[in-house]
Amino acid sequence: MDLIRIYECFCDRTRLRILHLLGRGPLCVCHFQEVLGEPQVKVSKHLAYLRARGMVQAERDGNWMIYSLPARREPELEANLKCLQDCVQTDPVFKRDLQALTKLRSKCNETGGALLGC
Amino acid sequence: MDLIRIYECFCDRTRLRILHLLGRGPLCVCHFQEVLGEPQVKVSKHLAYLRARGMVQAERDGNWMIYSLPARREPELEANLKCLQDCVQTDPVFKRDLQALTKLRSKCNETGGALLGC
DNA sequence: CATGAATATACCTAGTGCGGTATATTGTCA
DNA sequence: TGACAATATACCGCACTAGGTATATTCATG
Repeated sequence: MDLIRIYECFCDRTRLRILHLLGRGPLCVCHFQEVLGEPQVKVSKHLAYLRARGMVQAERDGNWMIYSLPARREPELEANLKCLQDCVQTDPVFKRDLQALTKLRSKCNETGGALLGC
Repeated sequence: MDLIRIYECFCDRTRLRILHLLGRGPLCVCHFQEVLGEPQVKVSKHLAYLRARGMVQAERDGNWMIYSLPARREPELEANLKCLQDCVQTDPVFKRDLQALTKLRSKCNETGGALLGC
């Protein structure tokens, strides 16, 4: 059943943080690296894991791979993503991730680049 | 983090079915066996797994062990249990489980026993 | 106390996940 | 075309999980 796959994707902290961030919009691998403070290979493998299970989409943009939540999401995925966002709201790690993301965005805006592969 | 543990518990079909049934009230091992159609050892091990992670409570009643959702649940657990109930509503397996549970209840009522260790 | 019912646990095996190191791939640009 | 940046993949080792078989535990009852 599909639900199982969703929960398998959800039972790793790094993947939860990735999905949480993707709730704010698409991101490329190097941005995950920076926000999460995790090595490239780890981020990349978790993204591949999520992608293989249909939890995220990827699109190439030059050197960058832009990851995003799938445009059309099954109701189960949508419900669980929403539940996730609710559950992590007060968690310090997830809050810091959002702050780091905001900082990254403003930095990219300064240099004129979009957040996608800046 | 706690959420991870919840999702680890959720990423097995048998455990999902157990948690789903427990949403309707406490049950003993043999009832799970009957409703799920799974061998005792499998049911028992999954219940032990859930119990070790605080997802269910157990209470002895003579020869029977009565399992139930914890009386006081963390908000994360509560939210995810609710999400689970919503997600499985249309799933044939989970629907059949509920039917089997209902049938079991009525059978127990006939023989005068409660559902707990009847 | 012996037996049987309900349940739990010990072991074993096969599969899988995760993290790390090293290396490959893919695209950009001079 | 060659070098470099961003990303992906191949392996490896370790830990954990799931299911099965066999056995242990715990309780009730004669």
